Amino acid sequence: MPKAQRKAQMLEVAEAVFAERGYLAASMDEIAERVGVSKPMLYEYYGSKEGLLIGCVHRARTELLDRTQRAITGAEGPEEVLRRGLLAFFEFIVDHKQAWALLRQEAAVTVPSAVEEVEGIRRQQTDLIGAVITGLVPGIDQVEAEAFAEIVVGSTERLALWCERRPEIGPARATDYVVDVVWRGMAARITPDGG
Amino acid sequence: MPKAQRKAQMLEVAEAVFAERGYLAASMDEIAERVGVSKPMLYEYYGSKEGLLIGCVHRARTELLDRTQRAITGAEGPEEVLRRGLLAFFEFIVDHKQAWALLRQEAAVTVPSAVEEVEGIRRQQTDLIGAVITGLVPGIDQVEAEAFAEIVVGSTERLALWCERRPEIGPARATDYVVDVVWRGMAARITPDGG
DNA sequence: CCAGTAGGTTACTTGAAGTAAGTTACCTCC
DNA sequence: GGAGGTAACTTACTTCAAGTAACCTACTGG
Repeated sequence: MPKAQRKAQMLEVAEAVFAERGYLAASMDEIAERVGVSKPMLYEYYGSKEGLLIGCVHRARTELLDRTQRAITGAEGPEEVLRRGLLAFFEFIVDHKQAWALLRQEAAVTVPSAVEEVEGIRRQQTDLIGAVITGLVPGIDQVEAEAFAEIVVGSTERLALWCERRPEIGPARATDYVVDVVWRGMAARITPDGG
Repeated sequence: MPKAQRKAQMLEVAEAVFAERGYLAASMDEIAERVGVSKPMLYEYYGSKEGLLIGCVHRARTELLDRTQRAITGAEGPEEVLRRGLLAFFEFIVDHKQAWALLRQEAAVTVPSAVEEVEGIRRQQTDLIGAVITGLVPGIDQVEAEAFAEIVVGSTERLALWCERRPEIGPARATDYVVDVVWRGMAARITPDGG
């Protein structure tokens, strides 16, 4: 099997095993076995257990950014941007329960590099949102824009988890909550007329 | 040394070592050595490495709840409750940088039980906030109250982290941001006059 | 047919979690 | 005041998983 394909397959399996067992309890032997390959191959391609984890996180991160950006292009008006971005995120979660469990629970896990990588996902989202806000309200204080972005990301992440406990709340409704509460609060601050 | 005192000392040291090295890289041997005791004593009192971690988390959780509840008693009006609670949280973080790093980065780490314990902290906070909201607006939809509580907790947690990257933002200002954005957004929904 | 290399394996070392069995010293009760 | 029980502690081990060294195999180009 060609290297690229094997690497992709390893990420797939690793994501599943990490999500199932947790990072610590997951063993490289099990991952290797389920891939149908021997352990040194994992080390050949990813260097370490941590490297494999980071590979998983990185893959999820890339896809999330991709989907979010595609979702918000073409939106009309700030509320629409926020709404579409949020929806893309909530849908990403539904489609990638495994990856998401991994990100939230496992990746914050090891030595600094993995923490950095996960935190990088959130940074990526806050940067995107911060840029959108700054674009919409050019005169806004930079620190304030950052704070808003953090609030959006924090609310959203938490609501995503809450949705798992309450299956009747889907992406659409979760999006509504964030838009209704956070957007109105923000709008009241950044526009004279309250949004 | 009496058992209770030794146990407390172990938590103290463990928290520091976990925060310094990360949960994985922290070794029971090092913790034992820094406590000035041999490894089996740790196992005698906490059962496992994970048990020790959970002990740390539990301790932090208890203290956080304690401080928050003390902070909000005697507050006048809903906004004051929110404001005081938030301030208590942000101050807790400043006072407990180590514990906080542990909670956010490390505890979400291991087998399910630790995840549960950490998630329990957030549940504790959302329950408290949910109860406050329901108390303030008796007719509110229960699901909506929950969603608001999640939004408050998510925003706050994220802003706390953001504060670490921006030392010039202290607890007071972070509190302002959450109150200004989230409270106004909520108020617009739960009261007819928008605040 | 030979050589080089991509993709792979077996069998090992190392290091940390967890444990069994024993030791010290204090405190109590006859 | 000595026997005995128990709380606090240690040494010396086992086990299990991460990581590695050294070797193998089959295909491809000359």
